[in-house]
Amino acid sequence: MYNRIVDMYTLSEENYLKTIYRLAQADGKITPTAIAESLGNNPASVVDMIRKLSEKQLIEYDKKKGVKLTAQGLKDAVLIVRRHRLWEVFLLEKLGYHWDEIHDIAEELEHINNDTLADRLDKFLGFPEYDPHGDPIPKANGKMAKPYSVTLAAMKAGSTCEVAAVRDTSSAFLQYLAKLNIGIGTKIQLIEKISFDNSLVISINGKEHTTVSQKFGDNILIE
Amino acid sequence: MYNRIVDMYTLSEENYLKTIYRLAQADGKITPTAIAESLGNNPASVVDMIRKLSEKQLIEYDKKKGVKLTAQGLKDAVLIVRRHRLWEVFLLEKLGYHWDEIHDIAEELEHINNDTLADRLDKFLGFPEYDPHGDPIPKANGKMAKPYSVTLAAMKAGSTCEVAAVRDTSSAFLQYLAKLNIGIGTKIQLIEKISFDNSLVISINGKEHTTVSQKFGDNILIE
DNA sequence: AAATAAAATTAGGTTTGACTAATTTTATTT
DNA sequence: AAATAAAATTAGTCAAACCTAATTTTATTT
Repeated sequence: MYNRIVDMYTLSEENYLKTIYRLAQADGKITPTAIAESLGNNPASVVDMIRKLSEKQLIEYDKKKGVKLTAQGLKDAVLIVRRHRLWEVFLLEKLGYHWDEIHDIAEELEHINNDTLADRLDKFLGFPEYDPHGDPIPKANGKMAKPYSVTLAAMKAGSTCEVAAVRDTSSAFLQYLAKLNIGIGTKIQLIEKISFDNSLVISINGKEHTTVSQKFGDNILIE
Repeated sequence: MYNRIVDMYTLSEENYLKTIYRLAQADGKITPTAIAESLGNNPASVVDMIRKLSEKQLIEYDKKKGVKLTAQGLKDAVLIVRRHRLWEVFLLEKLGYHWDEIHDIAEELEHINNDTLADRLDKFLGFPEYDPHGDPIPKANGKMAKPYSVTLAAMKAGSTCEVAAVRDTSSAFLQYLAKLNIGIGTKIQLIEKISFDNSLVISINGKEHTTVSQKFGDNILIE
């Protein structure tokens, strides 16, 4: 029963863990370059930190297989993600922020650690399952609902869906969505796919017909 | 209307500002040594930071007069204190922490900045006037109620008072208070002052007769 | 396979904010 | 006033986490 005390990690270490975790959700191989791009750091700096985290047994690095979180690293990364998503719920529901403002603040709040803080916050918020962007919130034991994975762009023309989550959480994208009156739970019908560039003609909540890009459709997750 | 963006300060800078502010409430002259002791740093390090903060015009240092916050430094220090005390209210009232657990967590939360975060939190908490230790919470404009300043030890024997605040916020002191059933608002009657060592015989909420030290009495503020 | 491009790594440098040790200044005793 | 003690300061060092530039390794083209 020897859980590592996450408080012992530096801000940078936590950010690396979180980034590696996030990259692991998506692609296959996690390379130093990918981490560097994701963090906005120089690859040389990433190599340094890979060495450091490897020594701490939080990751394993093999040139062939790329970077992988160890069991301990995964546990700690998930805890950081848990804190991030819980704070996002707090900021939106309790403090009245809009969903395009909460990410950056949660990036700071997620690093605050204390034995019981996340659990108390979780309870205070009523044990939410998903954060305001539709991402599942890990439970205290590390378990979490499966993330949504089907995109709007992958739907076939004619069918209708409900927005479950967004992949991109940048304020640029979220503000665009707000302008289109799209949020979590919004019903969207895919009217037509333009074969030329995969643009999507959609109907939002049964109203306006709007055309959006493939990139847009790739960043909307549906259920 | 050019308010400095406090986000631009490092963690260390903020901690120095806050410490200098706190020392300014108490004593007269603020020396490098006093700051060093308060922060647990080496005086040599403090001298470095005094230079840095002076260059940024947040403090003024004169060997004769010691360290003084400038108008800008004071404003920023008060904002940090505001955030600290608001988070303490949140942790106690919303998350159910005890008053001996909240200080350290608030020490971390206070550094998180965002244009509207403190104000939203303030509103969410119902614009509290005092934090759980009885310290006044600065308003958004920097104004705050006058801190309590009369100590239990300064009362004359026979008189009764109500606990308004505590000076020492260490968990050692706060846990001792909890054991004695003393909290903010508790009624205390000073039965007798022992002239030998200034110990105080008190009656708590009209019940037990207990003897406490002068140091104890110095750290209880009454109204 | 050789040439080229991309990725990874090494070597060395920078900044922040600490430190220790030595020195200078200021204050307090005798 | 001289001696001593305390405080302040300077000088130089260190670790963390970043950087650039150069080199090596790996992958991709031709």
